[in-house]
Amino acid sequence: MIETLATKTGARPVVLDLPVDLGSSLPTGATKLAVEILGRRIANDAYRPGEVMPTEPELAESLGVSRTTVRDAIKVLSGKGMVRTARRYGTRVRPVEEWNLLDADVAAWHDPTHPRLQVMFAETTELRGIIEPQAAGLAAERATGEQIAAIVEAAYAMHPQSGAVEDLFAADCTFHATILDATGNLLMRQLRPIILTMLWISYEYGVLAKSQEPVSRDGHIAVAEAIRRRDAAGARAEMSQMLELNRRTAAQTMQDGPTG
Amino acid sequence: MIETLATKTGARPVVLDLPVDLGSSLPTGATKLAVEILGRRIANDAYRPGEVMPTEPELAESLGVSRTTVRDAIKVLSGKGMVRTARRYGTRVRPVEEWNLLDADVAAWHDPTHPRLQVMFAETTELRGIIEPQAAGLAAERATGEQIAAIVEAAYAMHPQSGAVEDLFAADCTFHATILDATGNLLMRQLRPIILTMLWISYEYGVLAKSQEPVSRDGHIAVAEAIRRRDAAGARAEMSQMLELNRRTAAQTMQDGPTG
DNA sequence: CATTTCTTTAGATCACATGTAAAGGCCCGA
DNA sequence: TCGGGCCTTTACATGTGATCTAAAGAAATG
Repeated sequence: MIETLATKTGARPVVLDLPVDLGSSLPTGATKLAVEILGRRIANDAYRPGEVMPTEPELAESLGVSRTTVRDAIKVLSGKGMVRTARRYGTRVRPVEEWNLLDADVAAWHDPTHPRLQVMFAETTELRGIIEPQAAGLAAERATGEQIAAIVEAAYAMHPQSGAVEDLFAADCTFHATILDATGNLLMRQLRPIILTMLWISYEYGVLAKSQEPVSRDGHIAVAEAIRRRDAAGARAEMSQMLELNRRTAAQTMQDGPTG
Repeated sequence: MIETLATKTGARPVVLDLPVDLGSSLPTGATKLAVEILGRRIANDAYRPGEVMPTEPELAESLGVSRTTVRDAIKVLSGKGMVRTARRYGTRVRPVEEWNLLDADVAAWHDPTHPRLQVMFAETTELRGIIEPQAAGLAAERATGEQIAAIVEAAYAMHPQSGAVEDLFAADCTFHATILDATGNLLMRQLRPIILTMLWISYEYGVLAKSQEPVSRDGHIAVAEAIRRRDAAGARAEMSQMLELNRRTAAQTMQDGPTG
């Protein structure tokens, strides 16, 4: 059954594991698989917004699971804003604007070649350009000693030559996630999933592999050092600059498609 | 049963209806009520983080619904990051940091006197101070004619003397929501729920009732006019100023507690 | 005898099956 | 055009077995 389900999802192999918990909180087992299958289908336009999905018995039949499991799966998707259900109305895909795009799963379910993913990447980049510099500024003012240490360590750990891509990626995740945490603002923390997911996507696209690393590492270090010396304005400026550089590199690289 | 459930939720009467759909996408009927009851209990510390909630049969018994309904409700709460379930582990409340605080329900479930609500209000205000000025700037560059018209109309509609608080509130919601939409960035739109919810809370606290209206209206108009003349820098500055004023008024007012 | 480690068991959710209730469109007739 | 029955589809209820984990208990060890 695993093979069957894996085939049905069309899941590509996951290259990198996120070093931090995104709080996905999905169920495990059959329901999780059903959620992924249906989520991927919706994300990749197998069912389009406004369209009525097959009925519960039909989905149960075609997925080889019980109606209960289908219902549970649909409920999860409903919680992410992807579908709406009602009696006699059926289960319909909601317009993309209603989707919980900050959810890591929703982004990750898209095929790497899906145009929407690039749109989302661009929009995330725009949002990051607004949020992260200010977050770095707040972190410079409020970060605890431990947080500063973690940020600095992560920045210096980004040796492109020294290790595997996984280590770079882990350090990058820690860097950005810790800065968001260090603002002490829990709402900032809510942006972690989408930021880390986009980070993951950009790694999959090989953004970091294309000779950007030394510059990127210097940028990270500049931000970290500004935070260490409690220089809010400096942290903001350095983060801005780093993100702009990253944006340009990403825009160039993503045209070529994924390398993973 | 309605009475019973209403009593059990401890729900306070809702004073204002949001003029826009927050996309709550909660199920309707018994499950919705069960979600609200349990959600309110968790939000108001009836069950504390780390604590094990009653078992499914116990909750079904005490709520007067079936196990299925309880399970569905818990699944919704799980999707909002408020609880985690596992076999033998029980259903436990997750730490507040994991909660989906951008979710309108999570915020709205808090009792008006709950200290966390004031923290969330402060954090939302901080986030708004970062996001909304930039959003106004983007809106100035990208808004469609219709959106500009809606923003301008909403701003001028904020006549404090002319009508009921409901109308003011509706105009305020339209104003902020449309600006976020006008950025054309779907991720910005995801911030609508929490912003509108906090707007709602501030109205409940009577922030607008305390002689702030004329100034606030002028601020809204200034932003709207800047957007109309495609003055991004002006829109940013005016929005910044307006939010800062709002922040100060809110901080002062919320000490007195809700008026509704 | 105290302490650590291993094993067992109880208890809770998960997954599934199936049946009934209710609600919301759809169609037909007036 | 509008109103009232159908009929489809999800919502809710209940029962059963499987599975997993945390904690209690047993055994081995210092």
